[in-house]
Amino acid sequence: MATQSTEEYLEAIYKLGGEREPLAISVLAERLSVSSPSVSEMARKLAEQGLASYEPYKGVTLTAEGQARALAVIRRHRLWERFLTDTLGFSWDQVHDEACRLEHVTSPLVEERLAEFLETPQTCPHGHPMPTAQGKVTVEAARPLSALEPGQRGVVLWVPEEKVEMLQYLTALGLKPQATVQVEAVAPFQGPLTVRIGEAWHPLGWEVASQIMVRLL
Amino acid sequence: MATQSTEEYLEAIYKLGGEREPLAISVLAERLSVSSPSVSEMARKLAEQGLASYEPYKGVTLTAEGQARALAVIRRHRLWERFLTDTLGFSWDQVHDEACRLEHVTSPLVEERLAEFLETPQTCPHGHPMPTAQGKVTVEAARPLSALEPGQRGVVLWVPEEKVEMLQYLTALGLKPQATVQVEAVAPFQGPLTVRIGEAWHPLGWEVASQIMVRLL
DNA sequence: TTTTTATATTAGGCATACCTATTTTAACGA
DNA sequence: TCGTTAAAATAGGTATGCCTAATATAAAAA
Ligand SMILES: [Mn+2]
Ligand SMILES: [Mn+2]
Ligand SMILES: [Mn+2]
Ligand SMILES: [Mn+2]
Repeated sequence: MATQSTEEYLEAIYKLGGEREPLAISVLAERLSVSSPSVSEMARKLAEQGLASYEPYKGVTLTAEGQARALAVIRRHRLWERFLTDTLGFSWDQVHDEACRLEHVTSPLVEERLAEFLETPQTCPHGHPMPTAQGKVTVEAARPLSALEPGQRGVVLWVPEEKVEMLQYLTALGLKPQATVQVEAVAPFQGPLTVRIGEAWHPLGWEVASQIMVRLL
Repeated sequence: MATQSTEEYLEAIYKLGGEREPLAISVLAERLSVSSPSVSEMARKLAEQGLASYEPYKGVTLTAEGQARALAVIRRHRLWERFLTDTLGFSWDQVHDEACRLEHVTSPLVEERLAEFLETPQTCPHGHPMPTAQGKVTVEAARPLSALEPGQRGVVLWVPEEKVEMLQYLTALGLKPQATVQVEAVAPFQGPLTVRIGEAWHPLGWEVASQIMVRLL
């Protein structure tokens, strides 16, 4: 079985795009808060186990098997997040860390029953899509809120899930999945946007807006 | 924080009576399926951390702090068992191993919300008492079914929780917590009992009967 | 009291998953 | 083309939690 650490690497590689193209060691090291020698070493081990291909000085890429494992972990993570918010009443800024531990100790059987109990949710509380039990995931076409022109409207699809303070800020704004948002103005040079959420107008930093993914209406 | 392994040791020491009197290294090694040098080493480490007192060649005993930690782990274990049976529909023979992993990744906050969601259960599915969030546990006076005289009746209080095949057998017999059982006959020399459960008579090996704890009626 | 035996400890290793310090590589600009 | 530089690899080390083999202890039997 893959260790907890292995699963953490697989998940991170997948989320950083290493399921498509070689991912740099330093990027992974930054994300996982470990040194790059640690990542080099693990990259070699993942390759030995057939979960990744690794070319020194090139980067690391998941194999089909590695992708499947990564998606299984991500599915468990998102199912637990739904459980924690929907069933236990946690707020969406509290659930990532808890789910990050639970995801590694969840058997396929518990995963299956949990999904049934939750009525087969299609997204996590942050709007990210739920991989299927068969290891498929459908990612809806999306663009960052910061890419909208003044006057355009969008529906929020998903938001970053690991940034506690940002999630609390987004809660205050009402910027959550399914919310409709209209861009009123965009200041130049990646400056702040003015957005309408429901009946209220809010200034919104470009950095934040670029992390809110929306579907254009 | 205590590691998963540390928690496993604390739990085992507690359950084997090491919260009261020194527990032999070999007994712990047998229970945890590890070598006795591994146990000696961990006993020393637990003592260093103030979780146990350890006298070489004497045995290991939990400190007050060690007991509190053990009971916290046991509480989480039993809460997860209830969740798995009551909410996800698992049978009582499937839940021990799952709970044994979940118990180590459960924050106090999740523990609290889970207990609320389950409506503050007083026992696990096998009838063992639920320690309180404050680290207290009340163990009802009980005797093994094998200690009953012919003609005496009892209510099942708890059964062993880790033995999958035995739990399946007990399910077939209807021997579960709250069930009423009457001893009809006891063969000598720790021989089989004949017991009435509901309307049915069953022969029951002494070894099994000695592990079913009952309250005399 | 001495010997035997069961139990426990010590000694020495191994795998995992980290680390820092050092060396190597590859890419880029002069 | 040749240095410079940033990124990544290697070398060597640590803590945890296991292991087996050898040794020591304590209790029981002779
Ligand atoms: Mn995780
Ligand atoms: Mn999420
Ligand atoms: Mn456990
Ligand atoms: Mn139980």
